[in-house]
Amino acid sequence: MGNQRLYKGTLQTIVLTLLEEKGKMYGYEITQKVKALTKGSLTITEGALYPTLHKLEAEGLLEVEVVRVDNRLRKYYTLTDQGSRETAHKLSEMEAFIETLQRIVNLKPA
Amino acid sequence: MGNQRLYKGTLQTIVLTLLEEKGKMYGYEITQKVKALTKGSLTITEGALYPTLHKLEAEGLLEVEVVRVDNRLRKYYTLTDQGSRETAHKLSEMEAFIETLQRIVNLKPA
DNA sequence: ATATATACCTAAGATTGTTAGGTATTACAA
DNA sequence: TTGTAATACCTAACAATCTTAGGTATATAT
Repeated sequence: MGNQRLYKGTLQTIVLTLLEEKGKMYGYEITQKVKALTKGSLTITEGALYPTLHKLEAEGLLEVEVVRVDNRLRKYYTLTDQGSRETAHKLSEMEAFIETLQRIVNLKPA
Repeated sequence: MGNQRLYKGTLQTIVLTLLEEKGKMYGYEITQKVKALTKGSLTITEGALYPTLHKLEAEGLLEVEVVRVDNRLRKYYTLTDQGSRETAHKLSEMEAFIETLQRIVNLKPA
């Protein structure tokens, strides 16, 4: 909770990174994973997640496989090759951005 | 350059923190300061900055003093007491958020 | 039975930032 | 002296992103 506002812009990177680590995940699993990883401090809403997954798929970064488990559908997403490259790219961008932010708020010298 | 998208949501915190450090600043100065601090990697657009300054002022976090320098106007902004408290709050939120992000992307255990 | 968890989805609205203008003064170079 | 860049403010249309608030359906526990 607190400042969910800061989270704007980071969702794609979060999703891609989790997929890179886990290999494949489905949407609901991602929401639960993030909740667990952050001890509840960050909640990914489904209204944000599902459109993001669809967009990443449309861009060719993700592939989908639909599986029926307990008579319910799961859509497992995996990274394409392009998705892996883009993940590495977005991750390094995020790391650079975090450093930038820290430099600004701590006023570290250039 | 790179991912300006990540920067969404952080502008208020950046502005407030710079003001806390510097005491008072005017808009144009803030854009230049951020450019310098980040060696050009983060550019605050005026279309984002000025509305943000006006909003923070409307919320009672900033005070304005108009000064004429070289026959040009400068609007110096300073933190109100409420602004100082809010700055501390937003800063700690940002630190927590950065930790959260790092935990997710590095998959650090909870 | 009923509520909660699982699992997907979308649409309206809000927030926030970009793009692309506008005004005006000062400083510097051609 | 004329034009361009820098300084210094501003706004409006658009775009991207997320929240809120629904919807559908099955499984599980009370």
